[in-house]
Amino acid sequence: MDESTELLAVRVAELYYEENKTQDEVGALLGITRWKVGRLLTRAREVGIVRIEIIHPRARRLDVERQLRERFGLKDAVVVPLPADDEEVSPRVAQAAADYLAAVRPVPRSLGVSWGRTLDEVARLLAPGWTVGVQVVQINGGVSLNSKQGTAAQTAVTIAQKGHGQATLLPIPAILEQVETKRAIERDRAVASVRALGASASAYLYSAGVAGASSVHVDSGYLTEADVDELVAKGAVGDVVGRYIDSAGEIVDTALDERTVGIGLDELRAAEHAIFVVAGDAKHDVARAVVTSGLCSVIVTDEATAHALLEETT
Amino acid sequence: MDESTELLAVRVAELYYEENKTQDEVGALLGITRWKVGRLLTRAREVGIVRIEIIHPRARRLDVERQLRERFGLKDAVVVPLPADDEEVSPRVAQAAADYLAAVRPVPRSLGVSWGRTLDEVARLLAPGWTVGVQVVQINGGVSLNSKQGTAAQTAVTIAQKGHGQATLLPIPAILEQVETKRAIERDRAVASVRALGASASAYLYSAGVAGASSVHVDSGYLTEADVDELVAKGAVGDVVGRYIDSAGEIVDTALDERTVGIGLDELRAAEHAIFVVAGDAKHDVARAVVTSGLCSVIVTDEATAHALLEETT
DNA sequence: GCACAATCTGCTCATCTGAGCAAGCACCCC
DNA sequence: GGGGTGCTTGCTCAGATGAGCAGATTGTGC
Repeated sequence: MDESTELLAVRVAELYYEENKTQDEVGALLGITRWKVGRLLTRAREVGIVRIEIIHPRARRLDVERQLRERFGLKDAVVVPLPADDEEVSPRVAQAAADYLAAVRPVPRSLGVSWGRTLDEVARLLAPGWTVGVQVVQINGGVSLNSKQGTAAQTAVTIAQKGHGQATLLPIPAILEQVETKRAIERDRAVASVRALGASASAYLYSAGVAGASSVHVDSGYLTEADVDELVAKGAVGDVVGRYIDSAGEIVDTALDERTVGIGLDELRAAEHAIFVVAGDAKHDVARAVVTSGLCSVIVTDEATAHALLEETT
Repeated sequence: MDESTELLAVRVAELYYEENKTQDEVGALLGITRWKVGRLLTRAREVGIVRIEIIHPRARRLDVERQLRERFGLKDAVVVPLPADDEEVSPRVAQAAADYLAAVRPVPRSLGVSWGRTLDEVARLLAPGWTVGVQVVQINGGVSLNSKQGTAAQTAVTIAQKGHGQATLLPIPAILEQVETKRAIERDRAVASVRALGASASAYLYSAGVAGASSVHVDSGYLTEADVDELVAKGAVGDVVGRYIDSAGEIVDTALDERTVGIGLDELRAAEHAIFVVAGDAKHDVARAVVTSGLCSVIVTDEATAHALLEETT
């Protein structure tokens, strides 16, 4: 578009968008036909002279969502625009996840949830009465070795309460020290029934952790920093429902995995609704692993993460 | 607009503006009628959920312009949006003034110009061939006591050259030391004819200076800092074509004014096209004086100045 | 509980707008 | 100069849209 056309386009855009004149009037005013006015407006929008923005905390990036769906064969994707303030990213994503959950159709009768800071936020932001009579099941062992004890349970309970339903907890350690102990525990009737309930949930909601010193597993004492370093050395990018995966979405350390209580990755992969919530730049790698390996059917994330996933040169 | 309506509006806006669906389609998708969709869009625009911006260096603020015209009874007003960079303000305003000048109809046969940094910029940015055969006349005495000598002439000459016309200069001091000298000079045939030419110009283009130590008059030696301080004490807010005025647009110091060479303020007030160019926060006060006292019929300025003028609680 | 006002809703209709098309035009290569 | 080739222009026409209206709904004060 050359200089003078551009100037004309600006003039046209002003009269049309700011003065609310019709294309006809603008044309008459500037001595051009209304078709030319229409075309100039189209170009002005394309070129970026005219920018139309939707400014709202709950706004989404539908174009990016479509790309994600197509690229990774997802059932759905929710992408929230990046707020000006970094601090705002995770609340926005959590809010979006809460909104999404409340809008899932058919309404999930039972919901399998993992736990963590992200999910906790989702639970907090969920609208009271988001559904009626939901059965919430914890799908992986909860933290119980340290002070934050109870957060895992809290998340599930909050989601259940707000959905006028009830929560079924899995109040056992996330990772056990001996494979035998784990097997023994899983044979326990109570535990087994919770596992069964979890396995048959009509939807799953979970997040992912980054493999690093700040991992909840280190924080809560299940793993040492050295353990995590080793996992990273073996290619771990993060954990999903307590299980560490590499960039291909494969279990990194089968021995460790054998000691981990909770739903298996294959069960997630087979699920109808596996809603994955991730926010923040640190989680780009895990997010990519999850998405490319088909661990989720729905992703809820922020724009930066979405772009990181799409920029892949695959 | 309550929470849920707002959310709906966002959803509607996204589908309509980002996904380019028709209002009908959006309605079908969200289970509402197309009229409701239309109304939600209107509201979303009003409330600011949807913002339509025109991003271009030559863009203008037509709504503000209208307010200025109505409020001060101006024939016309040009307001440019504030660029992100403060440095950019005066070039933008100058560009707008140049554009405006080139577009004035009927085309001015003779143009009276003052001088200064602003006008110099306008001259530089004026498009070559902006008109044909214009007669440019300097309307107030030029700087001639210091190194910047010649800028005043330069401005007029540039404007004339680019308009394929010729410039008539007023190569005498802006302010003389004795009233008698001033009177004598004005009686000079050559000078008188220039003054007459200036008085009969079909349009005027000028700016204003701020009364302060940084004034061109101090800079060029016509006045001392003490002189200016005294003027300020008497209520001066700035100068227009070399004449210091107070906030009411009245001459502050008649004795000084008597020694000032050039067009009189009343001649400006009576002019058909008196185009006043001002940019920058420092000039809000002078701008207000000029505009409220009817010294100009057209103002070209930046958004901040325009708002300052309008915010007046009059 | 009732009447009134204010708002909201779905509608008709006139107007506005974009898709698609054929003619017009500039540019380019021979 | 001739004959493409690709872009621009003005047009038709169908579909999209907003103004204005009457009935429905909600809220409010008595």
